[in-house]
Amino acid sequence: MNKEFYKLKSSLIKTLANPTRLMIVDCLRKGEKTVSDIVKTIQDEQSNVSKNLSILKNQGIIKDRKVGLNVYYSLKCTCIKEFFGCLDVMISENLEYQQELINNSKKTEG
Amino acid sequence: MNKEFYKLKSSLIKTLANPTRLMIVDCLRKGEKTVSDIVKTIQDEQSNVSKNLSILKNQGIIKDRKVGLNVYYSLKCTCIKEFFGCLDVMISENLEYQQELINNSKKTEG
DNA sequence: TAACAATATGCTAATATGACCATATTGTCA
DNA sequence: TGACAATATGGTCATATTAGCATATTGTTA
Repeated sequence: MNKEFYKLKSSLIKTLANPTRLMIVDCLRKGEKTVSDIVKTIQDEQSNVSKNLSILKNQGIIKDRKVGLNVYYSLKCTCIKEFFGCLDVMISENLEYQQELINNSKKTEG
Repeated sequence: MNKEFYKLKSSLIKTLANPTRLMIVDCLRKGEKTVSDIVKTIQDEQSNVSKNLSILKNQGIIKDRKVGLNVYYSLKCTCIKEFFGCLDVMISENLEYQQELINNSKKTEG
């Protein structure tokens, strides 16, 4: 197995493994937005949003476009939908699993 | 936006943002495997593999089954395919993008 | 050019993560 | 039960990541 390839892949995933960046990406799924739009939507510090935008951009996940004072950001890749689709399935299955664990422990308690 | 939800989501993604764990998941896509099978395939320390298997299991990404001395691990979620599909698209697009950057810098150099 | 608005960057301390090694646990079989 | 094989866990140190703050940069308009 080619470890370098997996390192590359994991660094891409790492970029998405951050709540602020996930919120940004989710926000951009609705279309192109300026930095201040995003700041308002996700209610975070401007400097934080800006920093995380540049991290996402460096990983090639989003792109930008300057118009006067504003910078418009948008998703580069539409397949992000499938990415999140799988995550949502995993999360809901995981919740069911944890629910089962709770139920089973209740059974053995009594 | 519900920050707690994004934290949950990012912790799930974080679990996959590690080369060793990615190798394990990829290895398990071919079917159920014992710990020592995985150790051989990905050529890592047994203790590392074991630890990362338990991290994947705790996040509900894989499941296990004990048979005598052996523990068989397998993927819980088949949608992982879509997850990786999107990543692969992003990686190849990113490579193209970086290639462009290199080409453009060559143009302006001359 | 001064004042302002939008965005980006540098620094820092707290926290999280990783690999590695030694060792523990669990199960089998003679 | 003792020896062994498969797997899991604990401790540790180096490194990575994060948010928050202050400040810098860039662009506009009067």
